[in-house]
Amino acid sequence: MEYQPRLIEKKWSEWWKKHQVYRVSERPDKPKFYILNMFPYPSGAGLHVGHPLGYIASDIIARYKRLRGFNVLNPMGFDAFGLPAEQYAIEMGIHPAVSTEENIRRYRQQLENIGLSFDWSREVRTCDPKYYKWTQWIFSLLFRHYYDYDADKALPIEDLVKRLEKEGNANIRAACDDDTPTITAQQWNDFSEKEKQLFLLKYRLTFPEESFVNWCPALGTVLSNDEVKDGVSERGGYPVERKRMKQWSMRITAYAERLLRGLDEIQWPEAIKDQQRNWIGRSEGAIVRFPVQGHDGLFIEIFTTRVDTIYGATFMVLAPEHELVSIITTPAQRPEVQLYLKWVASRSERERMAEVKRVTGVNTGAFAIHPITGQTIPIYVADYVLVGYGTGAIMAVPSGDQRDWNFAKAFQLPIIPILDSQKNLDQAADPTKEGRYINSGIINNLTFEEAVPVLLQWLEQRGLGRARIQYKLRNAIFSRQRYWGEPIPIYWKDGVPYLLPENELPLVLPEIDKYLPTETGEPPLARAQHWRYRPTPEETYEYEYSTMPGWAGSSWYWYRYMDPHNDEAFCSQEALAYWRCVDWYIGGAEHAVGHLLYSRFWNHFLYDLGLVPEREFAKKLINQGMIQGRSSIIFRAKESFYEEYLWIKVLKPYLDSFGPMRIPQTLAEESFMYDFAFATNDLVIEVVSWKKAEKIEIVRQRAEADGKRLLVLFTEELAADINAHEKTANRIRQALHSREPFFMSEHVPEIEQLFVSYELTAKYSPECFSRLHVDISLVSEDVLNIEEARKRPMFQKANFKVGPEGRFLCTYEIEKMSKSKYNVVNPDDVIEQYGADCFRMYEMFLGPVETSKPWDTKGITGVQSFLKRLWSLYVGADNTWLVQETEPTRQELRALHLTIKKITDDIERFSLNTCISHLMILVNELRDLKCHKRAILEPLVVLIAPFAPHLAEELWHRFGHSTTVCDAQWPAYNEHYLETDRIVYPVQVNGKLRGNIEVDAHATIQEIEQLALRQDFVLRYARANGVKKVIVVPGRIINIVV
RNA sequence: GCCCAGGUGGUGGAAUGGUAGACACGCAGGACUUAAAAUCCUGUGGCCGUUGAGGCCGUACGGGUUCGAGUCCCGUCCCGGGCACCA
Repeated sequence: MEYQPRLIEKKWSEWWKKHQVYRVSERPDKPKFYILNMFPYPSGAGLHVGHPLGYIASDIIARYKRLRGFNVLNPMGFDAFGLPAEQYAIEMGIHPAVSTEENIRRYRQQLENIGLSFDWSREVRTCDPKYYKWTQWIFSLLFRHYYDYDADKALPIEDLVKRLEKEGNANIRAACDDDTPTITAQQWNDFSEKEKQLFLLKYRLTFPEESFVNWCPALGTVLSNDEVKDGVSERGGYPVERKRMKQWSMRITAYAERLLRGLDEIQWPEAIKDQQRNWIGRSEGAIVRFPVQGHDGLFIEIFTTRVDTIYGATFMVLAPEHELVSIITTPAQRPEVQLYLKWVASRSERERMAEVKRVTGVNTGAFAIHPITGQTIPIYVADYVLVGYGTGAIMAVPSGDQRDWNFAKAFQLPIIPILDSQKNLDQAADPTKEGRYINSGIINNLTFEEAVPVLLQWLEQRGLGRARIQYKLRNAIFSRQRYWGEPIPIYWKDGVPYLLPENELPLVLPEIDKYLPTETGEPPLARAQHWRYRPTPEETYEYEYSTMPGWAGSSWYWYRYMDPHNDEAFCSQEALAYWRCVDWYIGGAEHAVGHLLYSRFWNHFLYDLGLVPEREFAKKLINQGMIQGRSSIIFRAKESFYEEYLWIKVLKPYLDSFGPMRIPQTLAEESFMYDFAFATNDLVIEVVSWKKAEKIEIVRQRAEADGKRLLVLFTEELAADINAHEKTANRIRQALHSREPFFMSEHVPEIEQLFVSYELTAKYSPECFSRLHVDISLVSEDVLNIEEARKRPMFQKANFKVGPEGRFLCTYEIEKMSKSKYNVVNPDDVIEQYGADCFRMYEMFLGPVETSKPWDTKGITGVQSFLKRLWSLYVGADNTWLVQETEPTRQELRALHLTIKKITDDIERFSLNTCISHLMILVNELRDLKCHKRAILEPLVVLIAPFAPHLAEELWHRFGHSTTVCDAQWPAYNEHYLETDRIVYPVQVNGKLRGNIEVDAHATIQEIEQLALRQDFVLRYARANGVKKVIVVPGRIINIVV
């Protein structure tokens, strides 16, 4: 019987479901293995072939680990809050919960179709109140804690209150707002309740603060930095502006150092770790204070990573937003400074980014006093200094910093070399740290390493500076002015935010009439009628109206899978003690600094509270690459195409030989008045759409006035006759000979658009065409099926200009799979044709999981015939069972065990594409050997089970087993079968392969050497110069140097 | 500009410093067949030569280390990803 994947796959996926084969529970007798895919967002477009890449890979690992005796947790769920569902709700009026539910249903169905071993009884959804109750609960914990640097962990806010009552905050080293004043115990105790609460907000790990945010008016919401791309919202593409708003914030900066250090203890790709390190952006440097001349006690505080260059500081620069600008600017400079500030404010972030090279700035007229030399240096304002970084002010060292150098050149400021190794300072800045200092007072002749401590000590003693570690990392804004997210469990009383008591959780998302901000600009939740907090019948408070961002629910979800239905806790301590953390985490690299950093932050926090057992939640991370789409592109003629067409295809070739007439040599020559004019004939030609009647009339009147005869050619008729140039040529000839003054067709075809086959486009300027995506189902081998295409609305009135072979060619582009690019391939279709096992194996066979590659079914037949061949080892014609009980030969055992070894090694190092090659090699060999022996074929079923589970299950049961192949045992590798009596050595001469010799496996190095030297092919080379050296690498290779 | 990952046949890709191109697609030739599909067999990096004869070149480019380099080091070019006036 032939291999029939659809029958087998249907049968076993139902059997698995019925017998709950993938159900998992805590099993203290077995070692655990927790493998997790990154939380998918269930988009309305459904799953395409790119999505399952990581799921298939992790499924193979999960099944393999189970066969190796591990108790494997392999769950799946949905990150179900988010903007697309909300956008859909706004447009269609459908509740996001409804569309989300529908999307999830479709996703699950598609996932089940692939044969993935998810334990669906553990599915979680972030939008389920039973789930987000615990997201809100973790938020509450963050609100109730602060970060103490001495303890180096989060502590309850009550601890802080006790210390404030006793000693004020002078000796408290804790993460807090920059503007936190130093207070005494007395002051604290004198605070009113409101003042106390507002003061504590400066310490809480989540807190509301005024901050600059990316406000998106079209969405009525605020977006985080990574949701903004090129100044527009990533989803939807709406404009975004900087706006100051009150937002909930997460004090992730408190954890900067630990997030950085933690990277050393996890096996994540270096690229991801580097990105996180850059994002955290730790820099060691110094804070230095520069007094302002004429302003007693006023300092400009700067941060520098190169305090050693301080003698080269020849001016200072403040960011335009810096608060000292207005204070220190001299009256004479004030108008100019104000003008500059106004200009800077008018420029968007985008413009500022686009003009990196341009140097702008203005002198404040004020001077700073250099803290070491005492010299005065001018103070400028310039927008290359950013208010959000460091202190918003710099000491400018033009000899060492290129931007300072550019500024100094533009404003003719001095450039002082400070190291004897600095070169070409008239060309560019030289940021070297090499050499010894010059022009540098107390550090002259010292090296970089020697100079820094000397300067820091000098500055510190005089109170002018100190060492400082600075992070680029900013606190994370946590509110969204949206509906479809977790409500923040906060109510407002007298302008102070209070936490909702734990027994009020979950605070359930209320129903609202429409999913838009209110008329007064408040978030959508403000629309909810009667949605107020009423702790007692007398009290009524407003809830917080913003909701949590997308990353809230995904920052702890891996714990919920451990114990998904627990109503008493986010996860039981027993489940936590057993599963502990994720062993292998698989997902896209695009989450490197969003999800993966925020998740680590929440995990560190939960760890501080003793709620979870591990500091880092994912021990090993693997990034799967994207499977890109291969879009088909077609070319649509624009207006200007018709002029070029007329010139290239009609006028030039058909009229060249035409007597005394001369047509313009280039298009530019004559075309400023008419599209075409003839040098020795009074005819002019105008190309125009018949719809532009008014334009025809204007041209006609002009031709009359000029005494020219006019031929009007409609783009529509050109489009219709595009495959027959001579027709147009004849019309022009007739017009040239005629004495009629005006030519125009009376019947014009109704053709809207002309599409041009790809190979023809090279002759015309690129501006002649628009590039359009065409549905890849209409295209095969880059040839468009014109008949099918005409059935689509976009092509109903189209004409196609085909190539010389009568075919219409498209070009292609490799890009992200997306509905809008018409390049989506649905796994269901591939599975329908080839089966799920084939689809799974082919996705893996394509290449390393980590690499991105375009989807192409070209090679899938190779995997298909491999599966057929494998099947035919077991099952013959008429469904006969071919397996025999004969003793296997040494050769067969050797082939099997070699494969066991290779596959085991390769799965462990996550090289799944090569595993499939090894299986192919084994099956090819067994087929050549006509091997149908149980001792070989039964272990082979287990080897293939992680990759093709349906097929393996079918064969496993045909072997007479009644339990699932998932609980079989991974075959043990026996080295004994790989031992051989004879070894073939490749023999090189001077590193070049010249031949092979076969030697006894137990031969000594000397024996091997002697044998090699006797070979003809060696002697041929050795004779001339004699042998200098022989290298024998046992079991590997021989190299003879002559 | 900075950081990271890459560059191997017509294609996807393989190769702990040890026979470059495994495995597969495609292509060419052949077998089976009335035919097609399916299946099977043979060949397939380039150039020169041969018809059981081998040689030269070859992993983006130029150098280096090594008995031996796709792999390690230095420099250049190109493609991709990330960050981007970060003091």
